[in-house]
Amino acid sequence: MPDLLANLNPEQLAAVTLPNEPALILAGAGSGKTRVLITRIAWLIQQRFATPATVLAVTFTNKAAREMMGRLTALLPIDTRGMWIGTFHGLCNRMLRAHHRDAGLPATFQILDTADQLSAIKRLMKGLGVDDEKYPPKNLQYFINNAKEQGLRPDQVDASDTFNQKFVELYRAYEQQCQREGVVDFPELLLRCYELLVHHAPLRAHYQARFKHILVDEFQDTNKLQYAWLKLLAGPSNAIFAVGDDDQSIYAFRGANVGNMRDFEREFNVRHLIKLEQNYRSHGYILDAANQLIANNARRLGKNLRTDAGHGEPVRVYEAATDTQEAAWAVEEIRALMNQGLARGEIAVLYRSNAQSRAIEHTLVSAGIPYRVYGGLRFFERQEIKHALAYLRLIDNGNDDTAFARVVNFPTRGIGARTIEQLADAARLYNCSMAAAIPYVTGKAGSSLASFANLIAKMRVETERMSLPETVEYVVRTSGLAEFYEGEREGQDRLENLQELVNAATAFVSEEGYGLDTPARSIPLSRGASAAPEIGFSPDDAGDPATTVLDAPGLDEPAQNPDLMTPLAGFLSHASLEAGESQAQAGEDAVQLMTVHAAKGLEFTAVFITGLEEGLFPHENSAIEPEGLEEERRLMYVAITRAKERLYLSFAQSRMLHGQTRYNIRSRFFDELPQETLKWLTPKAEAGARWGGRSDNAGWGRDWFARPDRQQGRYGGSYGGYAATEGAAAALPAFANEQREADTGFRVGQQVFHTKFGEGAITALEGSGADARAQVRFKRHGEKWLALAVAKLQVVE
DNA sequence: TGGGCAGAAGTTTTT
DNA sequence: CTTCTGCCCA
Repeated sequence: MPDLLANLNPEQLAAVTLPNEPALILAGAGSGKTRVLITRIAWLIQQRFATPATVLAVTFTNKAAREMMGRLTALLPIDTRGMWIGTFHGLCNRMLRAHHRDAGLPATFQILDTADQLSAIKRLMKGLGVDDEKYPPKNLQYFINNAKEQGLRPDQVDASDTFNQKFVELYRAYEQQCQREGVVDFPELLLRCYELLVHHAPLRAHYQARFKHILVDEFQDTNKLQYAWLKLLAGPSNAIFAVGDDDQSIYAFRGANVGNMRDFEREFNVRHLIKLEQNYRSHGYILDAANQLIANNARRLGKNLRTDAGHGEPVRVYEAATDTQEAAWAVEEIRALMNQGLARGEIAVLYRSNAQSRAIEHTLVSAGIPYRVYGGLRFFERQEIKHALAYLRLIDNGNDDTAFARVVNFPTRGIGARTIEQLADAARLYNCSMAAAIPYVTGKAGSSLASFANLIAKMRVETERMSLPETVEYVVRTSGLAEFYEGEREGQDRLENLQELVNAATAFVSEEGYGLDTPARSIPLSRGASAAPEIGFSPDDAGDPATTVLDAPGLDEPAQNPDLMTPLAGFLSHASLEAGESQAQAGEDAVQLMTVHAAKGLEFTAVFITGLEEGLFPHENSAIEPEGLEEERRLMYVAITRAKERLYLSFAQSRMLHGQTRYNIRSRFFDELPQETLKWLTPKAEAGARWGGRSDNAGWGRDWFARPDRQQGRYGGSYGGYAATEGAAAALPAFANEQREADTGFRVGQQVFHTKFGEGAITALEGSGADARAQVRFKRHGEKWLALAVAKLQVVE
């Protein structure tokens, strides 16, 4: 029996061996968080406190789920088939597939990814004749997803103003459309699953009886709905073991609610709060920097990282004249590090926003250094892949209009916009899917539509007994996609990707344990039957609730076996829920370029944090959020704690952005770091002497400014008082007198609408032209300063 | 039906 | 400056 507990430090040991009661593990960066989570599961099972079937472990990314699964099976010989380890969305999908009838969904419901959802919304709005200038589809998408993440259906959303009323009305219509088409978007997966458990007491009781041990990774990233779902599963008696770090909460902008940690502590009456503060990653100075920086944040649960490693090297700071020069310097340093024997893959260049990668990429290319940029187009998001998947979806579910609209005329088969419009009208008239409305379209248009319908029908018949990979290959060929790309000049890559899709199907079938010959659209009998003793681990299993539920009366069939998913449905879910790796670039051993967000969870021997300038990092836009600056600081904290041995911080006096040269001052974060850990490679200029005092009001984003002699900027500076000295700064004339009283079209007291913050009233105006700003008191978001050139306020009649 | 062009917009991102 | 979107024309 392996000694799971060897080499754990006292805090880790305490966490791993806690009794089965609610627990919150505050795990600092590099403190062995994942290890604790995995060892905890293994220990529970080894000690017979749990069987694999009574454990539910949830993560945010597929990557994390895979890692957990992999490391767990390496620790203990567990049959993972019966385990519920996955992402929130993956687990909810699994549950909804199993109980689709109770959830009010067809067995073949399809999942819309973000892009699919947007096109569904556009189609809806077009059909209803809604002005998409006044109601931008993207805003409606945000509105819908936001509502769902708050657990709100259309009739529960506050619709006090006319704008919201329209959105609510569209939300309702969107839901009807999705329901008719048998499609489900990402937040819907969670909300449906949540409602399923709320409304079906036997199901709820079943899962509550089953999942005695609920473990949550990255708890600080959960949103309200996810937390509610967890609470429901936990019920009155199950324990949640939550692991997270409030200091690494960097996803508030997409709904993450750090407050869940406090709520959890309170609502579950958490008695076990364990802090993992021993850091195994970074040298001392780097941790000192991180600790002191994050101490500037107010609402923290409180935590300080420590290390047994020595101070290590100081944090190197570099001030460049321009972004180009910053890149040149960084690449020189990288070269030096490589010469010292450091692997390229151990070097990362981090930045706040993607646009910043360009300058560094350029320099790396000319230096001939292989690099890899994270982010970008991913496998299942490629055009040709989405097309192929659309055919597969249509075979599975003919009502899926999103899939239908995507490929009805791709490859082109003489079905133009006119015809599609006719069809859409008919579909609306008869309240049916586009496919079902085909017989109602007459004439030539009708016959070309009919032949498309025949094509799909033929595919459906001929793939009846095919395995999943065969089906995919067949569809790629029969749809005409392969032929189309063969004829394209640059279709070679796309053809290869389509072949890769067939390979992905093969891999999926084998990894998921389907028989290679299992027909893609039939329920895998072998799986259904053999999966019954889901645990197969110890003699105790006989009494396990997971086993008994299969025969439990009162539950809807064929739901009980959670794995009752056809290979095709499984594969389509997989394609939607896991977009795949972003395109691999350059060689294996390449310098790593990514945003700070993308770097979370990773570590490198040497890290460059670039573009540390006011307006960029912290980003100007975060000034409008009440807690924006604190999140930026947490982001900086995440960035710093990626470094193991060497950390570089750099900024540039001027930077090309959006075709304009911007002049920024160095980030305030420099002033929040312990100065004794910093080693300035360029002379340190005193911020005060150099730039004049800094205003500390709400609109701190204005601390940077565009060069007035160019004056094209939306942000043209009208602030005087900057003491010009050297270089770029010398180009700054005093500019304060130029302020004119140009009419902004707004007045104090006016009611306005902002797409993100909703309704509010103007309480003050200042500046003019491109620089004009308004202070608005929003009903729900408090007072904010908004740049009129940016904010696009609409006057409410 | 598709290409060409003008105009807009441009933090962060997973599912 | 670049990238994407939507529109118009041949």
